[in-house]
Amino acid sequence: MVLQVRQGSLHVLLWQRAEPPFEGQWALPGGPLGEDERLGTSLGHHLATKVDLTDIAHMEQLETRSDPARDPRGRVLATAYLALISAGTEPRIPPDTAWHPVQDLPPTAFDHGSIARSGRERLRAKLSYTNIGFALAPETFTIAQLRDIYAASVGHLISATNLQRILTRRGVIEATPAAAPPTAAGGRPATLYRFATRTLIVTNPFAAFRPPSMSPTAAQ
Amino acid sequence: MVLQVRQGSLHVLLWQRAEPPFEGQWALPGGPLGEDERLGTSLGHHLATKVDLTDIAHMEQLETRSDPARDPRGRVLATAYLALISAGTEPRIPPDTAWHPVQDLPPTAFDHGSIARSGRERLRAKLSYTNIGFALAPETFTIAQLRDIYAASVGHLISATNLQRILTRRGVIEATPAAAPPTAAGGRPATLYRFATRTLIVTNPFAAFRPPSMSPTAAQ
DNA sequence: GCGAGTTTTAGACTACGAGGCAAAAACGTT
DNA sequence: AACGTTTTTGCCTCGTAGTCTAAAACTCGC
Repeated sequence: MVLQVRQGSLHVLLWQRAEPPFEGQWALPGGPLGEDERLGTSLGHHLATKVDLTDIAHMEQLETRSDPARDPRGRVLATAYLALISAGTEPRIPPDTAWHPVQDLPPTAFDHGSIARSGRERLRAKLSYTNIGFALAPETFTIAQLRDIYAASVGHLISATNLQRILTRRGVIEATPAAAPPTAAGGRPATLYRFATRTLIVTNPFAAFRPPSMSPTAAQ
Repeated sequence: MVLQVRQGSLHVLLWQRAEPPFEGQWALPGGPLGEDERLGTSLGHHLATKVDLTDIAHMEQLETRSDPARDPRGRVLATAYLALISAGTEPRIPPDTAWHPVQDLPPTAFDHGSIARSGRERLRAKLSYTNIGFALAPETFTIAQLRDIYAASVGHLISATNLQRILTRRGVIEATPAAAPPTAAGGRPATLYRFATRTLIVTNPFAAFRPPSMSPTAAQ
């Protein structure tokens, strides 16, 4: 499933099926696994025919669905992946695909609605303890823009002050020397930030039961 | 992969292959997927022939491996699962299987060594933010016993004081009215605790970017 | 050029959970 | 009754998150 923040809310790319089963309903892009491919590269090839491959900023495996009844034609295993596209980029997509807000999905084929919700949950969780925001944000951005991206992804309001402090404290984002973009309706110009690294890093070591070397006193 | 805390360290159940490929090396138990089965129930059936099925306290999917070269005979997809057995139970296992400490694995077949390490990492992470310990601990236990189980699973020392406070604060464990077991070499008798619920629950809402309804002030 | 409005940034304060230390509690043994 | 042992509780510190308020820096209008 391909996710992107568009117009202030999280969207998923869906493909309208032209043939049964589930004719006319919306499905996640994907396809059968080639003989000598890995699942990840296979999905990359399938998406390359629909989305510009280079636009995918991050991809990770979700889970494998194996319910024998999930496809009326018979047993079909499906391994779901989560792919993220940076806000602002506008990949060309074929006419039978469209972006849909994850909050308000149309009737979906197979178990794809359930997969989409599961992927959204994974993204929401990882935003809070990894730097996965790099895959949703453009190269450089203001804190206000990043706040809107985070808010759209987690589904509730986010404080720009808090966001800035947490992500800089963790070293996830850093201010660029380059300064402010010209603003329209007044206000102090915002400094541009960027993500320190654009590969997935777990930045928030889980709270409880840390090894002694990471405890406050031992850290000295 | 089946994990259990045995003799103070985390062990994984391995099966010694009698035939090529990887003859004589150790592999995770498992097998081909039946036509009308789900992956989870299929693994349950396979394990039932090796372990008492009722002994599996928790099972969850890990990830699906798809490297075309992971099996020299050709393309074989494998979906790894994590299964946990409570300490103290002693399932009967066939003679060609044995428990091995995860810290010190013998030469393993396929990518099973990598899968075992990945499963251990999943368990370690979930111990800190879920109640997954219920699947490793016996029905009732003392804090000292639970500390040893946690320490064996995460790989470093754990403070019994801290463990007790965190898990009771979260409501994960609760003291039983039943009191102390008879102790051998003196000391205050320990109260027996149990897990409040024995199904997986995420108890530690992730630290950052909580919805406003969960923030300290809004909670009042 | 100066003030009003707007947006961003920084600081102060509070709350909460984790980790460490030490004292108290509750037993058996000598 | 004194001692050792183990468990349990209480106190303190520290780090991080969340909120609020003030300062900073800009545009626009007069």
